[in-house]
Amino acid sequence: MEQRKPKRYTVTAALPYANGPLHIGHLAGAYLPADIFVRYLRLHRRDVVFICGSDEHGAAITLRAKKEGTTPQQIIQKYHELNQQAFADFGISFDIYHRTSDPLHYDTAQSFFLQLEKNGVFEVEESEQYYDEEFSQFLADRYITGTCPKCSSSGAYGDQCEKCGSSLNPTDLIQPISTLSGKPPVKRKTRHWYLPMQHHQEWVEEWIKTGRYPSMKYPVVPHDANAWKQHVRGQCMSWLRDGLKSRAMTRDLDWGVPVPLPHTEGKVLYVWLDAPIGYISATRQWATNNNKDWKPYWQDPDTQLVHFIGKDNIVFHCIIFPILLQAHGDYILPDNIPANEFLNLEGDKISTSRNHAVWLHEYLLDLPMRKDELRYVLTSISPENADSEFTWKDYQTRINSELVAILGNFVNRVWVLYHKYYNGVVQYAEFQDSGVKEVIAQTYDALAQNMEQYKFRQALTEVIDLARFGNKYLTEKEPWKKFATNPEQTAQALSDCLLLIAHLGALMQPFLPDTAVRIFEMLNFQKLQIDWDEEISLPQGHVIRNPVLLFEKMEDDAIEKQIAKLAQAKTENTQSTEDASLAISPLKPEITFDEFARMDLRIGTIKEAVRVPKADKLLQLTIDTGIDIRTVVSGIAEHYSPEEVIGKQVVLLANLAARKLRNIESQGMILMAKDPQGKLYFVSPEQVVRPGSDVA
RNA sequence: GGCGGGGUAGCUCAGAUGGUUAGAGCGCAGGAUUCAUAACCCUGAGGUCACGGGUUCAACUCCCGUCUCCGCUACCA
Repeated sequence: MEQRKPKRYTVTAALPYANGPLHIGHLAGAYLPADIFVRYLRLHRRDVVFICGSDEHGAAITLRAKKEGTTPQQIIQKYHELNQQAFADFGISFDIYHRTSDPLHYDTAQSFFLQLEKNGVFEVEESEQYYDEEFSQFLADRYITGTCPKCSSSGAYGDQCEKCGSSLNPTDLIQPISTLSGKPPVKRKTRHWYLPMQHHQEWVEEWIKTGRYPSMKYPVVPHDANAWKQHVRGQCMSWLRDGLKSRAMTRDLDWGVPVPLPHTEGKVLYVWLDAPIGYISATRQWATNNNKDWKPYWQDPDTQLVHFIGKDNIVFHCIIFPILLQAHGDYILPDNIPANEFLNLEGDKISTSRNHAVWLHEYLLDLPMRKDELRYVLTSISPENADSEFTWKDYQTRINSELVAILGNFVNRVWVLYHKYYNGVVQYAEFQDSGVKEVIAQTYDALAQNMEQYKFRQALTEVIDLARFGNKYLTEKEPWKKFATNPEQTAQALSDCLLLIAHLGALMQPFLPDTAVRIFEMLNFQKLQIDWDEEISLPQGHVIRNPVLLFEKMEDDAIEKQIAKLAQAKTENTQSTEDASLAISPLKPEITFDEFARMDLRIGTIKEAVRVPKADKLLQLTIDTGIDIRTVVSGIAEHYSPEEVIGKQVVLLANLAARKLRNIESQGMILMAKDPQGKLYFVSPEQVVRPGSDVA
């Protein structure tokens, strides 16, 4: 297969948001594959820079600071340090772990913005946004809560309802409340810089489909469009088909990179112009630290830029960021974005808010000295093309039957025999069996092929298969029998096994870095890293060290402990979320009796009910109000079937202005009770009453 | 409802541009072995490749329809 051989690589891993700790889903999704890829490139002595850092801006952080009675600085400091340490302990080998609160980043982001402004990329628009008069500031989406217009649950945020998951605009909210003052905000005019992405639709589409972009300043080697993962391309095409739209690139907020223009007080660059530029800032900082020039890593067409991200970031990295890079004019575009899908945990999706997760920093505390094991398991089940699942039982099985029984056991067998028969003194320096040498050569090739295609789990399988081959070879050669009858052949076979293990060590370096080092130490090597073009040989007479077990079995009790820990977190959570939901629903502003009296509430009887076509949540009801028979469209289809609502009596808001829903005129609305889980129940009279009865 | 991605042995998953008996690991059954962390090695059983049509000399692989899981999106007062 033909491979592009770029002069250098820039590899980024998604910037973790600094308002929470990392869990195994993050690792499996982006950081571990990125680390494996980078370690592999380094073993080939390729010029590579591996970039990451904390994303430290945004309303969620200020909101959290407010809730906890602290400052944004303290929040980001806490998680920046926690995550940086956890990454380091886990062996993610970033060349730099930077942060977006750094002054250098402000400079980078602001310059980038100014260049775009100069290029006429933006459209400035005025719009009405919510404003808190008491705190005299515009409110970020997250600062506004209210009733979700989609599922009617209270406590929805201006950008998203966490109950039903739908994304919202602040102006969609019913009864909006500012979380700063607790009062309803007012609408006020504000100006923002928009990126009209529709102007870029054509070339983006062409670029993603074919790898070429016609009007770019630099002739860049086109990426192989087929090398992009199917789900990545699919999601991009889905977006493009809908048509790209204009997006605001600035926000009214006091926590972020200020917009570097006059008369823009209180405005910051929005996340799109902040976080991904953090990759560039980090590269600059790294270059300064190492006396290098950062520009080729982002601007030379002979650089291969690769973004490792989770699937939630696809559109961002495949469409929006490339548009920004292209619009700036000096930058190259990514060659590939090998996004992973999601990792589930014990049959359920990982959830930070529900605390259903295995946290990296806790894992490293609970199971110290087990980091290569976690790297191994997460790579084996890496969600490369589809969601996959982590279970502790599976974790145990993979460690015991693959790492311990296949890999560790093979090394231990060879070591024990070599000491028993030769006191650890190397008998042959070179391979005696060309067949063994050939198998190893094939493994190097297979590994390289898979790595270049971002198929890390397959690559890892190749390593284990080589250990399998070793076990088989040993069993066939039977040194424990042949030592007496055929000492020469035995010495040859065992020496080959020793060399095989040295190569196994070299091959596993990207995946199991600590284990590789332990093998090199046992071999009594001077160097503890071996590049793949290095000759590996054990001089005759070289003495290897005593064996140590590479891996220890995972016992049941350790696994059960972890399972219990998850179960406990779950029960605690169910309670706390219930409490939270019950507590949250805030009291609405006071109204007068007259205002109440304006509502005409009465009892109606449902006569007919049918599903509204092409709508999942809507039922079309025909209701006898005592006065008339009318049609009401109601969003209860997910809770009740048409059959079971017929005949039910309901409370009807009868004088609500009629409104068309899905082309059906809805004349009023029915009242439903909603429990904390969002399930709906009818509000009905205790006994059947005459349709048309007042509710007072 | 629309769009995208999945549905392959008990379990976890591989299977470019259609082509002989559909693969791996784990698990299971049997055998062999004792150097090894009761590990290793060999053999075997197990699949209507979600379902129904169609194209083709030939389909897991292409087309149409259905069911189902995940994600985005629409309707929701």
